Amino acid sequence: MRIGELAQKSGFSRDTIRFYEQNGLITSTVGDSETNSYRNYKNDCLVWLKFFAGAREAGMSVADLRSIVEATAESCDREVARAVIQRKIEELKERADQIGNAVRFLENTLSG
Amino acid sequence: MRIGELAQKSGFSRDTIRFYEQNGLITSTVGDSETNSYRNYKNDCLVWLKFFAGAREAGMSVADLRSIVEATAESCDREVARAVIQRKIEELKERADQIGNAVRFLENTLSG
DNA sequence: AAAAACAATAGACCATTGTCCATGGTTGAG
DNA sequence: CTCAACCATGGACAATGGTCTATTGTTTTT
Repeated sequence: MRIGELAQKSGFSRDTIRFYEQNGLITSTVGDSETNSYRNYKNDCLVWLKFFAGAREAGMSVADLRSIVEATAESCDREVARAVIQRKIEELKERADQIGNAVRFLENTLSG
Repeated sequence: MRIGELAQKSGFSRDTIRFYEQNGLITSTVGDSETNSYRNYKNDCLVWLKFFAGAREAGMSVADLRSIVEATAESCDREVARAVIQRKIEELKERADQIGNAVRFLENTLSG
């Protein structure tokens, strides 16, 4: 699909999609048209983008996402990949703990 | 206490403390010395800073923190304050949900 | 054919969240 | 007294995550 369709389906702007692509979060290929240089995005990209939307809200950085994308690439050693992903999961859980603390603190200001 | 002590006790750098102060997260008073203009921070500041440390890790912005600080001020209407804090709690819970989703996604890439 | 919508690329621009530096004055230890 | 450590203020600088604009070319619609 082309960038416009991907934008519409993912909810990200074209600019943001290009920004993510520049940062290695997704990849596209140049179509085989002789007349234009429009890029082609696979459904894969859409899947990733949907994950990115939630992941960004969860507080993950673009660099985090990149390392995840790279880890899940075929070329990446399975052991290394597992370690990277595990690390990210732990970071997320730590953040969840901090959220729990913050919520308790705020609830206290309400009742206290 | 002076900024150095506050920095040491809170774990934030002097610069960050000044930055937070400029952004209305904490306040200090000018001491009553005739010879210097050193600022004085109350224990209150330390309590806030300790909360900020976790809250920032939880993904709250400085603007978020500011609205919380303002809401808990004496001068703020209790009803308004409650609404602000409730809102922040909900945002945190949403973020926690997103974290849950991201964790599940990542765990899937490990097992799947 | 002409206009509207879409695309690629590159670079400028913006807010956020700090950090670092320069300057100049103060305090405390030795 | 002097030197190190501290403080205040202000401004520069940097990374992150986008967004906007300009330019140029393509496709689609009318």
